Amino acid sequence: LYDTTLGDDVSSAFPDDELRQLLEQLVRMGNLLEPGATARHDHAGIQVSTSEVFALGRLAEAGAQSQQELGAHLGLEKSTVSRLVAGMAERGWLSRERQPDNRRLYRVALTDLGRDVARRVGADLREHHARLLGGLTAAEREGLAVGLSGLVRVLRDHHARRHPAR
Amino acid sequence: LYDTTLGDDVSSAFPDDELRQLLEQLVRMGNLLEPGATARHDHAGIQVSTSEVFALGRLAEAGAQSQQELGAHLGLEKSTVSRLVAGMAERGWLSRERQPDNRRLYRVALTDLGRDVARRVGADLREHHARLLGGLTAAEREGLAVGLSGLVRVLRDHHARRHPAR
DNA sequence: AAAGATTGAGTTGTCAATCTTA
DNA sequence: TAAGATTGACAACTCAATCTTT
Repeated sequence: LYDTTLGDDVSSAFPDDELRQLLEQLVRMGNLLEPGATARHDHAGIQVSTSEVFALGRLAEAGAQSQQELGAHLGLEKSTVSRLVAGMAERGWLSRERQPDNRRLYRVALTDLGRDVARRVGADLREHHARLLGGLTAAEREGLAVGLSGLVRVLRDHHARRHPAR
Repeated sequence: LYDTTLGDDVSSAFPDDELRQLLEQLVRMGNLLEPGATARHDHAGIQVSTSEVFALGRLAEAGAQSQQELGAHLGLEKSTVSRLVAGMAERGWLSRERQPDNRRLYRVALTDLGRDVARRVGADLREHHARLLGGLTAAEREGLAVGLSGLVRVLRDHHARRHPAR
């Protein structure tokens, strides 16, 4: 007796290893949180990329802003933002006007159409996330809330240390 | 005294919303778990892409296997695996031989050099993750372990439902 | 025909070089 | 010169079409 299955995990023993493995799986599945994050997908019948989803959300929330500001919030390079915003403007979702008092900056803002798209996409996204989170137990939800807030904090610090100018 | 920096985070109300926002931040920071996941980066002085890191890990753990098997485990398209493996073979990290009894399949396996690279990259990765996790409180680590395991499960189900044949 | 792997075209991102306005 | 935005070249994906072997 007394448990013969002692070394049930000889290879990589200590408990932190479980967390590490979870982290790796999370990275691997990262793109699954947003369905097909790499490509365009459908939200409420509208074809959008993941960055467009976040850009719509940010603009709806924070109002008109420069491309730099938008990029900083989205964690994207200014060049990426340039093309992203150009595409969204072409679809009529936002307007780009040079800021009068400093014509180096663009003032990017949602159009009426853009606000409508943002509303519908946002609702669909919230519904999608709610469905995912509904598959968790209460303990898992609580754990996630505590754990993720810590993880986001740590990652933000780490990122700030490596990209001080951003 | 007594901390005047009260309202540092008024944000938005009900608890589920907090989790949703965390999820969104996680998606946005996804690439930060692996430094610069989109491009090549450095592990122990070796230039690797994130997929190469995972491929090295999988091959070191599971031994020789087909490209399909590798792709299934990594969550990558067979076309991506084809190019990934071609690149790693060119660098001398793995061998590709047609499986004798069924020459449609490749048998992909680490070379001696590949095993060495896998060992060094793996050690560096573990160290990196340990450092990140070290920035969490004990409660956050416990919460993460519980919450992430649930999240990974839910995402896997969701993915399986959308891509039945993979 | 079906299964495994490859190739071609398109998307989203990066970094480095350039253009424009201050 | 510097700051904001754009353009060019390249990396890593995906999907669809094709090649090869069974």
